[in-house]
Amino acid sequence: MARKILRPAKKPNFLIRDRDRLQRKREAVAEAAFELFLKEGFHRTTTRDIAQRAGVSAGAPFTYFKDKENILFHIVSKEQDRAGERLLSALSRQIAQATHTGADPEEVFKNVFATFLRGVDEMRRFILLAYQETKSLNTETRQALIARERRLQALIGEAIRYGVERGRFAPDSIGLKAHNLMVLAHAWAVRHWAFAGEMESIEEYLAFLQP
Amino acid sequence: MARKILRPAKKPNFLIRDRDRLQRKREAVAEAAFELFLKEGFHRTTTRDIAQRAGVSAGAPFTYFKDKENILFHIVSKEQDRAGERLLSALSRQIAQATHTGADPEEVFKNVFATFLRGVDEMRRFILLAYQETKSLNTETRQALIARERRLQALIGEAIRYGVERGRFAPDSIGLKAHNLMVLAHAWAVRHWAFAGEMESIEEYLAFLQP
DNA sequence: TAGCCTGCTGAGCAAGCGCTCAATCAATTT
DNA sequence: AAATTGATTGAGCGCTTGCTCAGCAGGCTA
Repeated sequence: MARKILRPAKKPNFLIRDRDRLQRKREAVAEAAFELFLKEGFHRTTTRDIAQRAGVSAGAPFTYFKDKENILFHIVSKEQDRAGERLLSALSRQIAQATHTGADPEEVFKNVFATFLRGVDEMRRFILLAYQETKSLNTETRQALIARERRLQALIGEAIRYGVERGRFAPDSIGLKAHNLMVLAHAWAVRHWAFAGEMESIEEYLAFLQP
Repeated sequence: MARKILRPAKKPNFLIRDRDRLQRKREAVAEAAFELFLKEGFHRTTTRDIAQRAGVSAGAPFTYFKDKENILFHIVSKEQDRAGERLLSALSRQIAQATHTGADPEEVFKNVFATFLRGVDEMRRFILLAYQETKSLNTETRQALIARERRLQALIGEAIRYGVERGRFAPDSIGLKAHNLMVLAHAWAVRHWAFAGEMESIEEYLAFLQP
């Protein structure tokens, strides 16, 4: 499987004439890999499969990525940075604003959780991949994922604490409550097949989760 | 021709011919495989690794199992039959008894869910493996897993319906409520690291989930 | 047209894998 | 003691895989 022999040197020795085109091809390879990793799993997917689906040669993936694992790493970090950070800052903003305006705790929590759940819906493919391929990620990447998850969980916890401080929510096990809300949101991504027929859109699920 | 090297000192073999010996060795190989599949994942685990951990030769796994995939299949089906069916019948019994004695709905649901959660705790390793290696299972085995899951979900639904019929629980989305309770129970197995520090035993988690 | 350079190709290589089976050992029978 | 039987071994086979790199297409410059 994995090559453990040290490689002599890195390659991009050539000047990039068309930086956008390279980037587009890179993303085409990454997207093909994403689809295949989701459908077949990381290990069952060969680099030849990826190349074929992306419509490039067998060697192309290695002109855009150091190795196969790096393709997975790229997918995970890119999506994490794009959608994950956006979600984090959106939630922070909502909570900061609530604290400032002293909004109604039930309302605040409702809005924060709605934002979170919609974010999860948007990142569905990515969350599913992350769950399925934790074992294929290197320790560092996996830790980064967990760290971001904890930050999200902490923000949901903040929304609960906001209500606790105003005497509206029970004060115990805030962290675990936030964790379990996160798990229920993830279920929308990870076990999407289980919702088929009962829930068609994320808004329905949202309405179900917050009575 | 095949054998050129002298065999190293053999450990004494105390085993007498025994009809159960094959079965025991089979289980030793399966157990070694179980541990490695959990730690490394199915594809990263080599049959040589399994053999080494089980303390047998590289060829041994193939005298007990048709192929590597069959080891995974054996682990999954065995555990499914052992603990899964037991849990199913325990839950059925509880619900049937409740219907017969007309017990208090809150009490019935509490007991049914407690039984379920303790069952999940008992099957923790297995549930984790099933989640992690769905992609490595053949379609038939995966379908069997999903089918059993649906039966468990249906029984939790029955416990809820018991309360609905007596006007104690809200009558909507029973299936989804059962599903989400199952998801929260699975989280104990799948995301066990997330509970470290906050929840040490399944009884604590049970107390948390049912206020 | 000739020469240069970048971007990409794909046959081929080295390594790792699942799996086989002749060789071997240990227990039992003759 | 020898033969038989059944269980177990582990070197090696065949195939797949990740990855490489000599080479080439085609655009650019002169």
